[in-house]
Amino acid sequence: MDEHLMPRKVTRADVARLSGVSTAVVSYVLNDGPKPVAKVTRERVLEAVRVLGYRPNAAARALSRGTADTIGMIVVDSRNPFFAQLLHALDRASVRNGRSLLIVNSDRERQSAVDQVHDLLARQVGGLILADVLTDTEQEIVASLGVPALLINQYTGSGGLLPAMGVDFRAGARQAVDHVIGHGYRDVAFVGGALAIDQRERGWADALRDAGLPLGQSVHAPFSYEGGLSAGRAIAEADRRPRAVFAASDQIAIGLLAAFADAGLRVPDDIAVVSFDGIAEAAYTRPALTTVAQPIAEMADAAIRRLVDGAGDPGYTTFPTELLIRRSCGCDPSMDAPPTT
Amino acid sequence: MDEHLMPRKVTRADVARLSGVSTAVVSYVLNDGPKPVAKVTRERVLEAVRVLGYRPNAAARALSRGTADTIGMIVVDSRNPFFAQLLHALDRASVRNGRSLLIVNSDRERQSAVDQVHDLLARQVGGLILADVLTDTEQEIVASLGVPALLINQYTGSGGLLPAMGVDFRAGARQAVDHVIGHGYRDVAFVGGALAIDQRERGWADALRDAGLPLGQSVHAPFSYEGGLSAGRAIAEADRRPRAVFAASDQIAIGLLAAFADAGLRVPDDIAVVSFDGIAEAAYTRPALTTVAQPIAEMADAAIRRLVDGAGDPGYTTFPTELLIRRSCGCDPSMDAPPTT
DNA sequence: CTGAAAGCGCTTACAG
DNA sequence: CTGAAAGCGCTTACAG
Repeated sequence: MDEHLMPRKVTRADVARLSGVSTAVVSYVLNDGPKPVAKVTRERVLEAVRVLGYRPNAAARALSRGTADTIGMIVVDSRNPFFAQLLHALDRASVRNGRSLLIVNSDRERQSAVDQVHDLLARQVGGLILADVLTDTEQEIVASLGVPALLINQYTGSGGLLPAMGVDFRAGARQAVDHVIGHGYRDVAFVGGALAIDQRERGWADALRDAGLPLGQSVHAPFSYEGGLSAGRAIAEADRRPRAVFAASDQIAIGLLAAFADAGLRVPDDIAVVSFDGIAEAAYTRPALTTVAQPIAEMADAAIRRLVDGAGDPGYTTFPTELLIRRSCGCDPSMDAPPTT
Repeated sequence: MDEHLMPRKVTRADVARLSGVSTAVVSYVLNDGPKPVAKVTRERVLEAVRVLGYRPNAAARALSRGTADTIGMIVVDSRNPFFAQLLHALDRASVRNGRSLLIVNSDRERQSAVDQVHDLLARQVGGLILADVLTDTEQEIVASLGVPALLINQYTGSGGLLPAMGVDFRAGARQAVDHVIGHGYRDVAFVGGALAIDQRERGWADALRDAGLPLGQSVHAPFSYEGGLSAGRAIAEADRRPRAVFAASDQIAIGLLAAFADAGLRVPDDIAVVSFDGIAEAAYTRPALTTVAQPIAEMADAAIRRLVDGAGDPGYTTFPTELLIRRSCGCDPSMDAPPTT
């Protein structure tokens, strides 16, 4: 068992020796540049790499290049199922681009986002994905760092200082609320974050207004199961109960469902629910959640590619959402027909 | 906005210059060794570090030391909520120990576990956490790599070639099944993985046997929502329906709940459910899941500490589970009394 | 207690 | 198309 107490790492020098070339040529082959290499030489090098099982030392490469094949990701809480699913997609996209993801939870210790970014930079990350709200000052600092950075799932409008990508929260929310209005429900509440700029709340209001309906109740709650549960309790106990509620996240909706069940309310018969995100869990609640799905894989792909290409200019890149119709809205997905208005 | 197009990185040389010492001394101060440094000098250096906002280049450090402050983690699928929660805990524990986590999903592309380990090694990780099943050969290879490695949440018995840590799956399962037997249910089914060695299935059988009850139905299903859903459908449609089922994971249990709801079965009245893991989601199903919780934070802490200390010898380190009593088993948690036998 | 210097394993201008 | 050599920013024996 102690055969290889220290399996002598094979370095580029070993490869060079075995293939009878200089170490530079090995680099040229492995990096496909910056100099061309004769085909025969190339083959010989590749063969040596294979024989020796050589893998370039990433630290050396990073030191030399000034940047590692690593992308730093800051996320508020990776346990959140939406983020967990996004992270997974980003991981997939990363490998495809020869990168790896260094994930940091910003909820973890007493450390500012900017500080965490600096930590990541010290690790030579070649790009930054931020799934967390940053103040304008913070964005400015990050933008001045000289590392491609990208906000994801954070609506920035046109005023963002960093490139950003994500769905059109407003249109997506509208999609959900329009659907519910299509069921004939006229009293639709909103449950979601308190951020002044939350586009989902706007989309909800848009839909109601355009349908000539009064604005429903708006309950602000943290983006968590517990947030949904508390909000749901408040709604269930209120004098005037909405006929439907649009939740800004599936996680919140799952909490709502629990609260409504506890209160003896039947979904969708007593109160309908539609939500946002399209996480896997939403398909396994009963009733299953009708939800506006975000194209997680596409966004992840685009994010990594963009970072690899150098990020570019500020501005919000939009991805389309898709309404996943299940039962919590009052539809019977086993029927072919859409709900009658 | 283009003030710092490239904010000239400050290096150790800058710190040395500003504090009027050699670069070696800066290292001694920052690493607290290997040489002692006079208090005044030390203060001066620290002050310079502060003033310059200096952060050591991790790549250079890793190259020089031969190991990075990074721990590699291989997990089958980080979307799985149990793993997502474990990963989050590991991240917390990592920062506390000055490390960061490099997470790799083993489901992601066509690449063997050993290959992924080598990739991680090329990145100079200083330790490896494996949350995936490895064959004996694979374990042997990993063990011979000269990097501290640790299996987590994978029962290895005494034959493991790598150090491992996790709960006592068998005793935990027994805990759950004993509880359900205490409710008077005599026909208890099992739903879980098909691995020959799954200790939870053993624990289930132990409990039944020791209570003098016949072995119930055993349904093998993937560890996923979908796996639970299919298993649940099979159980609901069977001629003889068990009175209770023990699910090897909360994720499976959530699938079961959906299937039972679809079949018009009431939980726990028609069929009781208990499960394993104690993920957050289990508290928000209705009925809420009675489940055997794993001490995720403690395990994560122990894992990181162990890796930082050098891993050590094979053997399975056990952590205690805790039965979280909610309603899916038939208990009414609002009552103080435990269920009568 | 402090410093000059070699070395970690790459990349890449520079020269041929 | 190929190679000798400097340099990336650290750590750490070695010498004082």
